[in-house]
Amino acid sequence: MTDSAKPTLMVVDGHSLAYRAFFALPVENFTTKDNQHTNAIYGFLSMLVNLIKAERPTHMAIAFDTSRHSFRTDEYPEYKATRSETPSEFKGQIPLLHDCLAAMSIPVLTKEGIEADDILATLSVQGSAQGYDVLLVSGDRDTIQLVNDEVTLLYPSVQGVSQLKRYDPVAVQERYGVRPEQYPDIAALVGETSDNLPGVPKVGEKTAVKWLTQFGSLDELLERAEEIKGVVGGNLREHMDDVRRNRKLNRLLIDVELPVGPADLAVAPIDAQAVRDIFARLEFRTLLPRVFEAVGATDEPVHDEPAVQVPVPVESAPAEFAAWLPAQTGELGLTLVTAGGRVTRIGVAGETELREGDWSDEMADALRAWLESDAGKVLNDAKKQVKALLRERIRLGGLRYDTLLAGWLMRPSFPDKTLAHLVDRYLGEKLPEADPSQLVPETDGATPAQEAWFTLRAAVALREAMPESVTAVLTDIELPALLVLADMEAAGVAVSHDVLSTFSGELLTRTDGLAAEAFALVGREFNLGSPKQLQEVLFEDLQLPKTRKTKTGYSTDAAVLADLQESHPHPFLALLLQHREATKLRQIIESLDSAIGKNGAIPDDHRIHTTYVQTGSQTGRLSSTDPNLQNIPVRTEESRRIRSAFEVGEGYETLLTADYSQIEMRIMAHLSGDAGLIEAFNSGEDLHRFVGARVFGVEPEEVTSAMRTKVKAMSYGLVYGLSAFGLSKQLRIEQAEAKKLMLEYFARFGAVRDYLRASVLQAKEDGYTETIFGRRRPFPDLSSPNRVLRENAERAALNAPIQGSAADIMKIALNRIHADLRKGGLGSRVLLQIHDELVVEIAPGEWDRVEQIVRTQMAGAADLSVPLDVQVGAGRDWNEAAH
DNA sequence: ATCCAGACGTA
DNA sequence: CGTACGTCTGGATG
Repeated sequence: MTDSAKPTLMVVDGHSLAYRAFFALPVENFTTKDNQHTNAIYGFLSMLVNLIKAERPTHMAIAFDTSRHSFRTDEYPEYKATRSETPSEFKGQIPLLHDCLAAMSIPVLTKEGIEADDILATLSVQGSAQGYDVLLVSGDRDTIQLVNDEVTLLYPSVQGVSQLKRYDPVAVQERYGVRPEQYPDIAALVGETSDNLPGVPKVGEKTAVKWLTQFGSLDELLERAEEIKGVVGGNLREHMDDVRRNRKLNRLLIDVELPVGPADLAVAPIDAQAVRDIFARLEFRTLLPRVFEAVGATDEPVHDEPAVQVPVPVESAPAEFAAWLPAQTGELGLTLVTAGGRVTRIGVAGETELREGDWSDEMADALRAWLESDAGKVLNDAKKQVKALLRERIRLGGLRYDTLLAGWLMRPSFPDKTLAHLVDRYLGEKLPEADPSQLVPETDGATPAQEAWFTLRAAVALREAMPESVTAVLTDIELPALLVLADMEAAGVAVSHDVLSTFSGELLTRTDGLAAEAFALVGREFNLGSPKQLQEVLFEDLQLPKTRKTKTGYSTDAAVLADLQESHPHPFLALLLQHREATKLRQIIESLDSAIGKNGAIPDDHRIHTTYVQTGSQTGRLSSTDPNLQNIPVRTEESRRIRSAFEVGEGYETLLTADYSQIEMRIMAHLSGDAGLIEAFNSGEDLHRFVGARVFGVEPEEVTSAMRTKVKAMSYGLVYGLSAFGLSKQLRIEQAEAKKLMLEYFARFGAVRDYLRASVLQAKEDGYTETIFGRRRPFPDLSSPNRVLRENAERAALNAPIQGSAADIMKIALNRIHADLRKGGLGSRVLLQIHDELVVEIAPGEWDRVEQIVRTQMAGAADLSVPLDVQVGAGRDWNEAAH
């Protein structure tokens, strides 16, 4: 940091520094889950943050080359011609780096035909003329010529990108033995291999410096070249043209026409939300706080406007509170503070008047009528509060809006997680929050009624911003589903501890035995659960061939082990696979067992109460956590024993399971209008048999199980944007055969391909996909210049309307079933939703009526051009009911 | 304590 | 080089 009052202009050669970072940081450690490399971006930003912190520039810009072509290549086509092709892994990172810099409000400067260093040169001359201290950051030695009393160069040292050497005129003199402006003369004599500029043979830095000192200037030297004796003298005389050319090319332009000057480059506040978004996408976690720290912002929603005047709530006793409510017109914001699943405080907000008070039995009695009434209410993250009210035997009525759900529907890929974020984004205001790091907080957090007030106002802004079709999804699908999910979570599902622990005991005996056998085979004990130790055993002790590479070594996953077993059979492999399987089951059992009676269970209910995260997916599906009941094993006979622990609860008669068969394929038939596929579903024939017959040109009864497997994989793969490569991998067939299979398939079901293509194109045009019911998902990456990003987005965009429509249909069915059960005064209740399956607990004597309701509402949830087929089963436990 | 990678369960 | 999720473990980090 300088003591002077002079402003500091920092100009960075983005390309050269990002390129150094690209080679300096191991790509294995910098790859996102969708395979986007980020090492250059990370390294560059990391260094930039350090620079900003250390140098505190008042003005800043990053210059980039536009392409390899420049005025220098026009003059000398061989310029930089020996450089190897820029790796595409690097090029792909540049647009993303630009996005990061834009979010950080740092100007990026480029100019066609001009190299970044020329921009540095021009700005450095302008800057020093206009009274700035200039800091240049570049990995290109040509920039040394720009150094003077006002201009300092930071140059990456050999040790690494994070180490920058500071060159002022003295440092240049020390390092190179000449004044900065003479450096290009040396470079011209010595040549620059990396730029493909040959110099004088046998002349290095030492000789060049000696000559220049002796003759005073390059011109003088060339003039009097005859005076130099020996071989080098001859060389110099032979290569005078090369030297002149080099000197011409390494002279940086100081008069590039730029749209901005130093004064326009004043450091601006960063767009905190944009930075959070792009860093989330790049999976930069540790970098985020460093950025905020460096620019002096906090990692909290920021805004420029002064804090709004928040009305002061009136602390109200039950009777007074109850009397106030009916006098209010229009919707009210509502916030229930909960702790341990119980209501502790309530706040209600109109536009200007706010009321709140502690929860008590008296308060519950006083407010019950209003809470249960159809009077309009707006909440943020209502489900938890609805559940807490259920425990007070209050059923919330009049739920008109949930800002958290609305925020998710607006941006399903980056849902705002808290009211504070929503208030920041949609109101541009800051929700008062107590600083938890301070013993005596400077600022008080918002009270419940104040949160309700912000919620109410955020809802207004969200309604304004939300497209009509999305609003329909919110009011017709999501808000009713929220209430159903609250009931399902509160109900929980009965799980037998005895069944689980018996099974777990058996598995423990087995895993111990398998481990002992495995250790005997290997000759030592180790941790079978450690991929790292396992690699030592497989590839060193047992000398098995190396498998697919991962970030940290070689893969030991099940598919790889199965391949190994085929090519290099070894008894250890089978033991390992069995051990893995049994261990996995034990883990699942253990986590289920420990979840019994938790999360809002009433004492000794022996039930598991999962939490459905309504905003948990980008497509519209639910997710289930704590524990996840949507991934309970089903594929193997043995694993289904876990399902048999899910039992019908006391006071109920049986479990009913109902699932949609091939709902995604049916949606694809509907959306594509493919006549063959529609016929398949209307024919009543087994889908894969029907498709197999068409694809292979045989009668349905002649479709072999191998054929059926192939078309089945193909059909399902279609929904995910499968490639011939992926299909060949899954079916373990040649790529050529997979390609042929795809061609045959599309020859028969061409409208499917047409639809998939058109749907991605449409998404590219709109910037988002849409389900049958109007749920949207934005896909900005469909037009990304980065191939990895773009192709990933294309597959996701292909899948989103299909998976999303299926999710919509299930939610609609769920809502209607729930409504019918209540309307019919039935005691039966829906317990679980597993994407295309429902589990219902049937009260005594209600089977027939409930089965009728479930079948009707599931089949009738959408009017497609193919029927929605529903399979129903019954049993004392989940496994039995699934048959 | 917290984060990440690898592995694996579901639709 | 097939979409959408959550959870567990070991191992490295602070």
